[in-house]
Amino acid sequence: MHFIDVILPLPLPKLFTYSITEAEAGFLTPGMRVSVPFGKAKFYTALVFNIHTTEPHAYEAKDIHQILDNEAIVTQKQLEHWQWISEYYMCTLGDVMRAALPNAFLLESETIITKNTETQVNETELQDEEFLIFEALNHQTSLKIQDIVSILDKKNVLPVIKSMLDKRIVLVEEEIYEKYKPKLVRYVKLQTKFSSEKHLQDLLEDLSRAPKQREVVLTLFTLSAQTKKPIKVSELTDKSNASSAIVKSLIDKDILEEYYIQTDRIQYSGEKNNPLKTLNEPQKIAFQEIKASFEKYHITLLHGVTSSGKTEIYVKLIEEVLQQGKQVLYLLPEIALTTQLVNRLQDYFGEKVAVFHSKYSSQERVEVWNHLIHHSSKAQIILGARSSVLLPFHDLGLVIVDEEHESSYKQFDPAPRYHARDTAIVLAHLFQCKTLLGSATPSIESYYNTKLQKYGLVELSTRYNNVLMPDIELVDIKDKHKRKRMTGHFSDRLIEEMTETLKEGHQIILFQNRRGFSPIVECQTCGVSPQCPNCDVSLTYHQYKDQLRCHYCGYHSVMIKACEACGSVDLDTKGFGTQQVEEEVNKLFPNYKVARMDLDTTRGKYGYEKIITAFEQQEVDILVGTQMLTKGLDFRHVKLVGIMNADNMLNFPDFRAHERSFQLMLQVSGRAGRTEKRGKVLIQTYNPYHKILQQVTTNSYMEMYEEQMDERRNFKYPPIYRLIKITFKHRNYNKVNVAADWYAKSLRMVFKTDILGPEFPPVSRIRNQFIKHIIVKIPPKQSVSKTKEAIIKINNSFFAVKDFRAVRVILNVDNY
DNA sequence: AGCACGCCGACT
DNA sequence: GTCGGCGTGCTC
Repeated sequence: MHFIDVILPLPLPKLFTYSITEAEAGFLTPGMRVSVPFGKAKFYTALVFNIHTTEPHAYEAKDIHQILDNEAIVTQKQLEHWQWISEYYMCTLGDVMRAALPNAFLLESETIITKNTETQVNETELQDEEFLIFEALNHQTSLKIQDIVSILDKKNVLPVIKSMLDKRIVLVEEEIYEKYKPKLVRYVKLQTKFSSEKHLQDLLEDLSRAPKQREVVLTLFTLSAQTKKPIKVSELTDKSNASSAIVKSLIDKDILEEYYIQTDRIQYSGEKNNPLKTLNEPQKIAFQEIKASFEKYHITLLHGVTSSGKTEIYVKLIEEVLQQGKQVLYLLPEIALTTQLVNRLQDYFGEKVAVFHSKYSSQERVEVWNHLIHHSSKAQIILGARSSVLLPFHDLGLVIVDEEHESSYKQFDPAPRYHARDTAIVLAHLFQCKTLLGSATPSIESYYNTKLQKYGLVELSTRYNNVLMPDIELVDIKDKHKRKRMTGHFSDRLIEEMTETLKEGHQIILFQNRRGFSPIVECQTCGVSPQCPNCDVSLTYHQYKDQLRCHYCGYHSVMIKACEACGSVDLDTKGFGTQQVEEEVNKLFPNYKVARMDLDTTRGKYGYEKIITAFEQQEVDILVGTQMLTKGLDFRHVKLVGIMNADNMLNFPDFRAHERSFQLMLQVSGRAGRTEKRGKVLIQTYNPYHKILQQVTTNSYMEMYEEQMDERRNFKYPPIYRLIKITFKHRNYNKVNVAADWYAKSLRMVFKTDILGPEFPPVSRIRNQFIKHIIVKIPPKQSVSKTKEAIIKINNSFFAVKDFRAVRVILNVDNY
């Protein structure tokens, strides 16, 4: 008797046991995929977790359906890593599996309906719907569930199918299909019979009356003589100016022969590796300090000011690790993964660099995954965003987490709600290798860890080429308003500086924080503004489509002509986003080119790149944008950075608002004057005496850190205390309230203090679901794992209550 | 998660 | 009377 425990890609807490034959037991290893029947009729892709001979006693294990792999596609190390993630972030192994595996690895089964040819069907006895399906099957050999839904034009078609199955009119089967398809490229060559000069001559003779075809054969001949490589059909049609129809007719005539070669979807086309740049003095010192720090600590934080050349140091470290034949994981936040940086690394390391991020298709991800599983030389350096910590490394030698402070490293929805930085540190630990965290504005928790001597610390405080830090000036717009020195949202100072910068032929970046400052419509007569029907928010106005949109659920409608409450046509748009800034700039500087970079303008795979390139090429003078602007962009000609309004980020209701604002403003400022003369930064604010703004102008990280730490200590926040956020969601307002209260009461019985809430968030209803939060604060002396155990216990008894079972509960560990 | 079963209101 | 709404329970 042999059994396997498998992980199913579902949010179910347990592993499931299936029975296998002795031969299968000899073949299977943990990490291989099998397809298994689960529930009524569906097949799922499951991952073998372990193999054993203990028969389950409470039920009879089903047989597996089939084995899907010849070798493990998930390594033992990954399985260990996944277990840590599922325990630490309080989610199921299935959740982790779904996040880790490229979609194409998860085969799906689909119900296929075919005609039962063994039954003589009396058409007159069929009901209308049955007849429709029967008719359709006379034209098509098989139908999918979705096809029948559209034929019958109703949602629930299963009863009809079931009755037809009972009457033996149709057959039903589950078809499993592989989602990953290797990319095949079509090549052509001359049939071997024409390989000799003589035969070729004859052929050209024969084709003299088909000049187009003759031309193609000639081109093919010259091309293969030149390159000695296989010739792609696309290449041939390009070079000979022929259509693919002509090639096809040559193939039909047995003159050409077509064949296919499997290729990678992502290909690096560059030729040779450039030598590494030599480090300047400060970089050399930092490099040595990092190496020394690695002797003492597993993790080291590199605190280097913007454009101090951290990347060059990383490159040096990567090179050393590659020489030991080990792999490197280089993590970056999604938005910082620009072509600029990818190209730079590929210049040094060529095709050893593999890139991995969310804009890759599932198929492309499978290719990267396979390179790693097969220890291909193409995947020695993985340059990737958050999810690349879940890839199948086999011999990791170094992990680099750049822009370590970035909040986008934390996944919020769906589970697993992991933080890529912390998950990467655990990954490095599994491989017994070092982790380097890098940032110009380290997160408070990482800096705190250096103070606790958990991490080493290396400081790099000179900018590359000794460029000066930009000069940061605060502009009091309250005062400017009073003195009527404002034009729209622009102060006279900002306009002054902009005019001068443009005159000198330099570029400008204007930064407008997205959060909370989207334009809403308000009736001037009664003050009512249109609300989303599904969420508890005002709709925002999008000018380019003249639409009202909800940012939470995607609801949209055309812009209203009159107030829906009082009928007044006196409507006003309030708040201002990047769009308004762009318009105002257009009015102020009509002779200069303005571009905008935000979620709206960067949709699509290359939307982002287009804008960046245009700006780099100086086709654009002024770039208006959000957060996206802050990361990793190395613009040579930017002299002025304007922050339109610093207050909205400072006033954000979150314990990290101040830390985030500091980081954001310094990062944006860092875009100014990177190689030219000293850059200038103007920050417009209603409150120039705000401590954070003062600290930004003087670039005093330490001061900010100390002060924030005091606050965190006083108000019991991370990194002193740890947080777990518990979210409740349900359509029914009362149910959420009662459920959350019950939960909070149970928590308070165990923990007495340090339970916050339940409270409604600022947006208390999204997609017709009411939301309530509880926050559990874990004091430094309290065990984090014990706390989680207690929460799981409470959670279990919560779901034992019938009334609560429909309430969605989301556990979010380290929700910051 | 996905699906079946079962119970209840609103339509041909 | 049926269709379809969703609460409940279960999946090796």
